[in-house]
Amino acid sequence: MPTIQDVAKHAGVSVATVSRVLNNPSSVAELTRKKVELSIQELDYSPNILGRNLRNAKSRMLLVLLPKISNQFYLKIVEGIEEKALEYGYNILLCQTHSKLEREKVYFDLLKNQLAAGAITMDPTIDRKTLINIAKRYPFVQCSEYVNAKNLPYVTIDSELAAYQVTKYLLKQGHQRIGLINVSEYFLYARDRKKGYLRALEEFHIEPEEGWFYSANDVSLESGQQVMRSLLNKKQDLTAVFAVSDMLAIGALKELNTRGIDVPNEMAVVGFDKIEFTSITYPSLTTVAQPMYKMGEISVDMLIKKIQGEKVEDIVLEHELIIREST
Amino acid sequence: MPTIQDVAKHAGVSVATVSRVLNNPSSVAELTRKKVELSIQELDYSPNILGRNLRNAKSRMLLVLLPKISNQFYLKIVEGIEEKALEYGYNILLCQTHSKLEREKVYFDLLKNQLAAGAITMDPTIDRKTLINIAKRYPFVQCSEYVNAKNLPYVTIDSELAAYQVTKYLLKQGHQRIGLINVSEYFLYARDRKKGYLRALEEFHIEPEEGWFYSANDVSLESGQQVMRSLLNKKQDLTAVFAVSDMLAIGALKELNTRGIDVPNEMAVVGFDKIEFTSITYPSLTTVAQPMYKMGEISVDMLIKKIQGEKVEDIVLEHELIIREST
DNA sequence: CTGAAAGCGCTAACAG
DNA sequence: CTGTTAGCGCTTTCAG
Repeated sequence: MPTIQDVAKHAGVSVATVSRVLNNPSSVAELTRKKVELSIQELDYSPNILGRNLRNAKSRMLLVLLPKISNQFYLKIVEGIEEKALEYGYNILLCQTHSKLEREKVYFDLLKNQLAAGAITMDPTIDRKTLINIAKRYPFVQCSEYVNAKNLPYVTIDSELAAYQVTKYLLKQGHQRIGLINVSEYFLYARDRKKGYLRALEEFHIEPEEGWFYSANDVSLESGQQVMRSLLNKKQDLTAVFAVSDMLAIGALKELNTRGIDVPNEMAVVGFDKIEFTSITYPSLTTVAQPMYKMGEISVDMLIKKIQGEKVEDIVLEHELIIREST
Repeated sequence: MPTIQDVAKHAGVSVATVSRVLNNPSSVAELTRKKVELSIQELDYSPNILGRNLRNAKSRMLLVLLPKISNQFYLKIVEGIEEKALEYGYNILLCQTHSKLEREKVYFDLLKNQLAAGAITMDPTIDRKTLINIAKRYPFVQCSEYVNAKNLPYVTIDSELAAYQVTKYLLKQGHQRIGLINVSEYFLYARDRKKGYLRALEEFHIEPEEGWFYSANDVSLESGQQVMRSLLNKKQDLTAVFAVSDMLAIGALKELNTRGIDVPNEMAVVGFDKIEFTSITYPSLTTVAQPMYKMGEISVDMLIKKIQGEKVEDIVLEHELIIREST
């Protein structure tokens, strides 16, 4: 790689002039500029981002931290983020944390080192205190899953309410014994959705039994299938299940289909998120639509504001119950 | 962020010593080391990657360039890449190129600027000549889709053969009129799979008609559905279709289900890749399994070798025909 | 309008 | 074993 020095020498000017041509062309005489531009072309020079960022202490990259891209839920969010980021002239870097602290730390270091101008996280694993500290110094926004604290802005939906509504819908359909396929209650959305589910049951004076609760190891088709398997083996006479994620619901559906259990007549199933594949399952899946794309766009808006030093408010977006064939 | 200077001052040593503690601890006296480590802790210092890379001209990041994460095909590859990279002590950065040159260039710049030690690309858009030039200077490996040239190592499967086999399988099942749902023939795999399809037809003395060929705008469920729609509207009396990607096949399946067309009796469908969702479609999808995870692992092996200056050979992996209910 | 020079944070050669 | 110092590639005063 040629450096700015090489270009300067080749064009017979100083490095400062080359730098000016790069960053503020109008401050350089027409003739000099042409000369420099020609040299840049001939040498196929492109500025070294490290040197530049080191000096400027800023970059045009945004970090996007998510647990795993295998969860379709993040797809549309990332699309929204990318589109919006591009509008602002930023590029994004996708980072899988696997909800593991060590991995997350590597990416936070990128942020600390000015390799990225800011970060959007969809699943903060790091402890609350450290997170607050990081957010104090670096532009930082939470999307979907979040930690509630001052100065840690987030965009999300009302999970508790959505879960309440979807459970109530099942109850109104006449279901009396409704299972819950959840994930680790380490996650806020898991706790919230469980709360909503319980609130609906309570309203209908139904006391949930212990055998109604299931927890998946992770958010994947396979885990969904596995949970449904153990659920069926327990013979709890459930007539419906509410899975807190479409991935789990689709996995569950697969197990039901394999066993020849009729959905929705023998077992109704609802999911959460409205990922694309929910429309092609058999039967198509009733679910709660999250405004994923919009969430992505908004998190970028918020992040850019943060970068520019403005204040940003938390945002809670609307969800929507999508009723289809599985109920 | 505290710098190495701050740590040095705080510990009462020189920056060189701090640097040594960081990079070669055994070369520092026990006592001095402890002192420095304490200061590092107290100041919550972590080295600036930019400064380090700028100096070292190397990093521990690998770039992974793919068109879009929404194509499930890349999922398992990325998993394989990530697992293996971690073994070698590298982290990965996911970059979506959308098969667009401008975006790809941004990421190649990261490579040029030593922000990453090397790159794996799954879809080179850049022109052949430039690519060869880049590969001359920077560690670079192709996975799945590739450009055939010296010094541009790749790992892939034999697409032509796989397509030939799957088409032959359909022919043996008695299908006489088999449609092809392809993507732009700009892509090598599109050309290869078409070739294989044509070779099988020829072997059975079947002359394909013009109305048998369809091209999707991109690789997505929606495009698959759209193509199937126009295919059905054309009334070509096809009894089977071969889609060059599972995403397209699943989209096609959706359209068939919507119209109440019986699969496989009225229309057989085969896909390509064996992404996870092919097992939960209705009916489950016949497809060609690619060893995605392994491809990911191998590309990292190759890349690390490249980084270490060793020679690497191209690799063609085995595929497998997975027969399920859609045929 | 242009050049000289300092310095961003770090590592490595060189002295001691 | 430790400190001094040059320099990675770049931008930005400060002079001219």
